[in-house]
Amino acid sequence: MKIATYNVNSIRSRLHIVLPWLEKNKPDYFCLQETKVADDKFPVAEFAVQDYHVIYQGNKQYSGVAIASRNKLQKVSFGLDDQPADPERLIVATYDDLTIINTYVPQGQDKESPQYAYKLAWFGRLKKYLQKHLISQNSIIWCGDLNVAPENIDVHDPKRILGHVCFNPDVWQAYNEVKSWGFVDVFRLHHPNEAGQYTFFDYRVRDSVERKMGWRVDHILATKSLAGRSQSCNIDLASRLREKPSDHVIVYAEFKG
DNA sequence: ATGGTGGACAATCCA
Repeated sequence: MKIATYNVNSIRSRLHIVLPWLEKNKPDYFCLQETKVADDKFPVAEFAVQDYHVIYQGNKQYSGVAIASRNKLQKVSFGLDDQPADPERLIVATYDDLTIINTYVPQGQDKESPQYAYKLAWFGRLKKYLQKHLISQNSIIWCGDLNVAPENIDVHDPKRILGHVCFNPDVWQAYNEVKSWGFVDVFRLHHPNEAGQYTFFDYRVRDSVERKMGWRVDHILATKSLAGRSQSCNIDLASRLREKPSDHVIVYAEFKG
């Protein structure tokens, strides 16, 4: 089983990257974030040509999540239980014995903004959702743009970046609270202590890829039993070097069975 | 120390 995650920063502007990647790599599941498209304009047909069925929830300007898959979908829901519903940030989908939680975690703007408090609370709401609806002994993936770089080795300049909404003790605690429900960071499992492996390079930083000024904020986590079946997890830096790239890159993992 | 770019949409918001 192969799964990938990609913050596309507009699906309609990234089809030239997504479609060839699907054709070449044939993932079973492809999770997208920041699709930036209303549901009635989602490019369903372009995925169908490659035999991918797609589920999605979005709005015309911000956020939006989707999962493309070739497998039969058993069950799908969008958003957390409580209000505001925030449906365009979370898909929970079940395919056979696998459940995928695809999230676009709120970025948080800056530490003084209400959006940052909302972000921290959002992790707490997600943990409550897990406790209510899912069982950590099952095969579950949590992936997406989690807007957290978990450790010093996940950013290029930890001293300078410390205090950013994606890199500080509060956000680490909020993230780790969810992770401690039963998730393993599959990338770190296969690349322990390996620095300089990033999934996001800001458009606004000149030559950020060449200068390795990145962040590892896009993740694939798996429950323990499933992580035990993982064979690899890698970052496809080439997806940031294409023409008109997203500022994020594709992360993908393979599992036995 | 500020602003840089790119996406949505069509004046700004978001990252």
